[in-house]
Amino acid sequence: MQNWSQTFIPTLKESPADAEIASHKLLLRAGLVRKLTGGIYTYLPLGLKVMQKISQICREEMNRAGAIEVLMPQIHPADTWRQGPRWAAVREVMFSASSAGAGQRPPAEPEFVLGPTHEEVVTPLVAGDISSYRDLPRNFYQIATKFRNEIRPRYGLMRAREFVMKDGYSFDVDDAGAIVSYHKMREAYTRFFARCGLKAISVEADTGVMGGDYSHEFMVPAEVGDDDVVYCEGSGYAANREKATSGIVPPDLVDAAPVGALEEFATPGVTTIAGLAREPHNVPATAQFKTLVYIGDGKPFLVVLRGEDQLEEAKLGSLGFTVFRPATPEEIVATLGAKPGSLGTVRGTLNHGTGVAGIYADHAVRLIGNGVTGANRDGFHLRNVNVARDLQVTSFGDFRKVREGEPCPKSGKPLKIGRAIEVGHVFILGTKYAEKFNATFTDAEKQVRPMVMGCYGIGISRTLQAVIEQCHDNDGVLWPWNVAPYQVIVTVLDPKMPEAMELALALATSATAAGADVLIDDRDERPGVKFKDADLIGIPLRLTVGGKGLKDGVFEAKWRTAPGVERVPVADAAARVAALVKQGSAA
RNA sequence: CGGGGUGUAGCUUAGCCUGGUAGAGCGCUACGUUCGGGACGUAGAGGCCGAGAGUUCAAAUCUCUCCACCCCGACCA
Repeated sequence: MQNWSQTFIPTLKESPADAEIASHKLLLRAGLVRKLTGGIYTYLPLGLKVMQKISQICREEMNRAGAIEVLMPQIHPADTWRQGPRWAAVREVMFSASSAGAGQRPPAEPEFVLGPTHEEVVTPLVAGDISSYRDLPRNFYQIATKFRNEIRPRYGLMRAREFVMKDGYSFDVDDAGAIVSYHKMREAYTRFFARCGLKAISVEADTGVMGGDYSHEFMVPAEVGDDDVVYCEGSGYAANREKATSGIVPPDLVDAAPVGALEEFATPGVTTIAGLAREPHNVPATAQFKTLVYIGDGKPFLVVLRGEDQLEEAKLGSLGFTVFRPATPEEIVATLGAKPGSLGTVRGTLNHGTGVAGIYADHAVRLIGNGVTGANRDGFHLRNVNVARDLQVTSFGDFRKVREGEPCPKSGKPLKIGRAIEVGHVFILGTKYAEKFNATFTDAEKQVRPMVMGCYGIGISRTLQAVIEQCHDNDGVLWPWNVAPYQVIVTVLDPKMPEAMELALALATSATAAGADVLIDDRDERPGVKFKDADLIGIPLRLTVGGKGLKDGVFEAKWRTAPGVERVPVADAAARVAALVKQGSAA
């Protein structure tokens, strides 16, 4: 139990101008955190307590699932990362450090980096100490601070440059084993979020820069989330928009037959899909092929979409480039010989540049059948372009952004899209890191094989804020019992009255004995201030001791989330408090 | 990195357009009256008005440069 006067809970009546969203305001107002600088926060006692509770629940679920806790360094030799498979892709989000002393010039290339995640550390570790199938599978995790130089930190802990994450890595002998490990983690995550009082859903996800092929994210639905989740209530389909597909292209679609010979026509001054759709050309966006130029690992490649569709850039990750970006106007001209607006991939019009790494068309362009595209000559387009006959395509794939209302790929019913906060991510990595770092083992047949890895993250500090975002009202936080910094607050209205403090202490002792963390508000403040603060910091159960009630031989019990107040005779205190705590922890 | 916005006391802010000795509320200190849902009165403390340069007799205010923070996009737990 803790006396309020002896700890540090600096509550605020007004929220600092920095804070935009409810959870961020409450983090500051309830005295959970203070900002040092953008995306970097101090956890005050109350915030730290919540983090510790969330961490402990996480630890229990990880241990239950058979994972093994370790603690890896936060500062890594940059060479370790250079040896890994993604240095080029992630180095810009990593903070770097140097050991150069005062007056010495740090080397041009970083000597050390602050860890954004730990594949590059855990894989060599395992490679050094595990070499037999008898020692597999193994799953290592840690709960530790991560550093990422986010381009734009925001919303307090939601996207921070320094944050606390649980990261775990599984090592298996084969794919089947990795899938077992993966499902164990998925189950553990589901239990973890449920115990934290969070309504989180798991959705199919893109694997990002990590690479890999089997991936789910845990999402907390919230208007302020950074991610779009595409879902279907009918079939249960749910996916991150970066990964989501829709059923607009029937699997049995037959390519349309040509309707006539290719024909070039002049389109002076028309440089956009919308422009071509207007007078005098009147080519609807649905009948236009859109050609985009990207640079992947230094080489240009092309993406073809329907005129009306948007590229989902994350889906280009499946093409295997380490880094890619849109081409500049100069690069486009160098590649295709024409400016944006007159680009196309019709055979015979691609003779300008060389070294195109590939032409990737979205499946949906097949729906066009016969349409219009640029002639790779400024101010000219081609009509009667037949997909099968005329378009040069390396391969078809899913590259378009799904739109709300399109048919669900499973049920065919209209898809919905909602915002969400990503709080966890599980995925199978395969052997990518194992091969790079020689994490191999000898199997029962004496064959040396690479381990199959999985990796699993939970944003602990982000989860803290997601709970607040999901559990609050106009007066403050509504902590779920399991993650509340204190489950019970004993509000003493007359702390100078010895009988009042005596009873408060007795109530606190009973609540503690029943398994609750108790905060005693013994401050010399007016009752209104204490009630407002108790609501603001969101303690689930409030026991109020005041001179008035004391005269009648009662104290009061009130749940943060319910309107009523229960008057409890002092004589029943111990038993009633124990029962209330039991009730709270069961909820 | 592109686009937008804001920097005035610990917090929320007025003043800026139209230059002329920096104001309020909350919080803080002291005293008094209060005391069951953020009390009231009186008296105080607290500001190189983000930094630098410029224009001017005079700059929080006008101009330029820089910095920081917030919001929108690409990245991510």
